Amino acid sequence: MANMREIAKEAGVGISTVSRYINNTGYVSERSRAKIERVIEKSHYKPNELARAIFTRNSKIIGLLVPNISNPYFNELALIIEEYASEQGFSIFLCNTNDDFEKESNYINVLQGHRVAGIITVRSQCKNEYAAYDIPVVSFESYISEKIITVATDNFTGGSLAFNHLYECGCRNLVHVAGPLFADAISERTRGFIESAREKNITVDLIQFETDFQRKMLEANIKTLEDIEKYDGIFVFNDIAAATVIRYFQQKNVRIPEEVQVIGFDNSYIGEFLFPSLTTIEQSVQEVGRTLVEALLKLIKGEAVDQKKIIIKPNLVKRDSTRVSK
Amino acid sequence: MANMREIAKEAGVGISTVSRYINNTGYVSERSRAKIERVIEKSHYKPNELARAIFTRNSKIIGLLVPNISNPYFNELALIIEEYASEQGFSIFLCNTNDDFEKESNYINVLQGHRVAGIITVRSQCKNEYAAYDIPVVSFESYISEKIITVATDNFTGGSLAFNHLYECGCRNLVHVAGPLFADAISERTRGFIESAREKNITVDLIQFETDFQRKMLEANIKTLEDIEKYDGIFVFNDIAAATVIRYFQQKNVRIPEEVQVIGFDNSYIGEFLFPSLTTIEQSVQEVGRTLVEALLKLIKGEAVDQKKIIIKPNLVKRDSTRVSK
DNA sequence: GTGAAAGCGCTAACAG
DNA sequence: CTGTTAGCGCTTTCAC
Repeated sequence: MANMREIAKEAGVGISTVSRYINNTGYVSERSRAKIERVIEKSHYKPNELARAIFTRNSKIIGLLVPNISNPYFNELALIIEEYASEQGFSIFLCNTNDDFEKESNYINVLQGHRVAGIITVRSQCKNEYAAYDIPVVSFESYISEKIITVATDNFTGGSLAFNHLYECGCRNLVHVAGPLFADAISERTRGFIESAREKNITVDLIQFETDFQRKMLEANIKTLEDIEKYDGIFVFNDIAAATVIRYFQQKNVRIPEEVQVIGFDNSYIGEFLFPSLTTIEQSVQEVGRTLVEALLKLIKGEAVDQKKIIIKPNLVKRDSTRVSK
Repeated sequence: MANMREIAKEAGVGISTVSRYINNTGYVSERSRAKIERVIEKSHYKPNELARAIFTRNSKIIGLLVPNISNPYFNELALIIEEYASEQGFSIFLCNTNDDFEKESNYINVLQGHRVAGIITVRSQCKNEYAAYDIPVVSFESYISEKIITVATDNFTGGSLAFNHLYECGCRNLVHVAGPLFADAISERTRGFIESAREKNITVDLIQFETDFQRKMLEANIKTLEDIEKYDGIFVFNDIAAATVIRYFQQKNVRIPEEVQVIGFDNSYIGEFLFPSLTTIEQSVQEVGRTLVEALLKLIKGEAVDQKKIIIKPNLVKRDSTRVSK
């Protein structure tokens, strides 16, 4: 692929004229314009963004770190982020961290090396790894440091909503399927659920899932569900895990919501496809995605972001896996 | 962030010594080594990959174009591609084309501008747009040109398998939910299904879906399903669309597989979460992902790839949305 | 072993 | 309006 100097020579103009033409910065006569246009056209020339970025000191790329792009909530989030970002001329550099500290911190280095304009990180496990650099970072779910903006659902309230709903639906014998312990956001859901239960003098049994990766869940965690049908209400830490739980019940011919009621968390699209469709606590993926991108873009543009902690309000989405008693 | 020259000065060595140290190319004395190491350590220096790439003439980045990352098959594919690629030191630049020609061709330019090492494109609608550049490209599903490697399932056979299975399950009154017409791969499924039916003197009714994006499907295409319960067997062009169809049946209280049997295509993870779980034609996402990356990596390394067309064998995955009659 | 210097492709003054 | 020139941060000869 040709470079700018070649284009200039071929068009019989100076290199900076070509630059001005391309960037629309400064005057270029009609004659030069026409000549340049022709040469670029036939040579399929595209300015090298790498060389460009070396100047502007960063590329128009946003690094997106998610645990696992095949989690429905995360991929819908990625879709939305990509949509907003591309409207603003930014592209997405996708990183699956696999919930693995090493992989995440390695990717931080890679992104740093590529001088990305900013990073959106989801359910991060790294702290100093981000602090060490001066790239704008916005974090969803995990709190990283004072300087880094956190966007998070009010997970405590979310857990509380989940409890209240199950309670209203008549459940008194509850179990909570809790998620990976390293994730603050997920632990908060657990706390909110349990504390609300305590207020009503109800104790909650716990089952621990170590991961929310489809394949691994199906293989490993299913055995922890053994006696789960002795409960009448279950709160699962997210929708995809809830899907696994529901699937398990189907296999065991346990009827939902007649015998057990189930509530998830996220309101990802998978909930609508389950049978019965999943009652869940929504953290609006639209809102989260937009908030994340907007905050990051501000940071990138050097504008101040007043709040260091942006809270998303959770709310109940009632479907068929629970039923109001009476 | 510091640059190499500053590191060199700080360490009291020449810039090229630092370069040699970092790239492990050529000798560096123990003394210099130690000094450089210290300076890099405390300054969090990361070499600028952009500047580097300007030399090597491309970055270690692979562009991935998919219609929609929230389609379960595509996001699982993306996960696998990212996994393989990152093992080889490549990262992923994610592009959602939205099945939109403009957006795809625009992204091709962006990727080109960033001098990505290669492109994996899924269900592409562009042709010349790729041919114009000399970046390695591997295409999944769509045939682009003679020069560009195509990886595709034998979709015709897949459609045929789908028919044969429904036939064996006793279905005689068939309808096919066909997908977007611009996608060759999807049309082939239709052809395979219909031709096999014709051999048995069975005619197949057709319903057309214009998209396979969850949200759009639910809103728009559902009305085309109106009279669908008059059939006893349905072949849907992919799993996520089949999920929509199944959901529709649930709402109408039509029993699967007792009243209608359903078969999908892809074997994406969503199939296992549906109720009843979805019988489908698998195009192994593992195999597809690996094949795609391997072929692209060969191209990137300048190795020859013997086959321009790599065929993936489809096969039946029997679950609960169909039943063998008898 | 090591540093100076040229150059990758581009941008941004700055004279003319 | 336009071309020359000096970098951006890095790699890579090539003398010392």
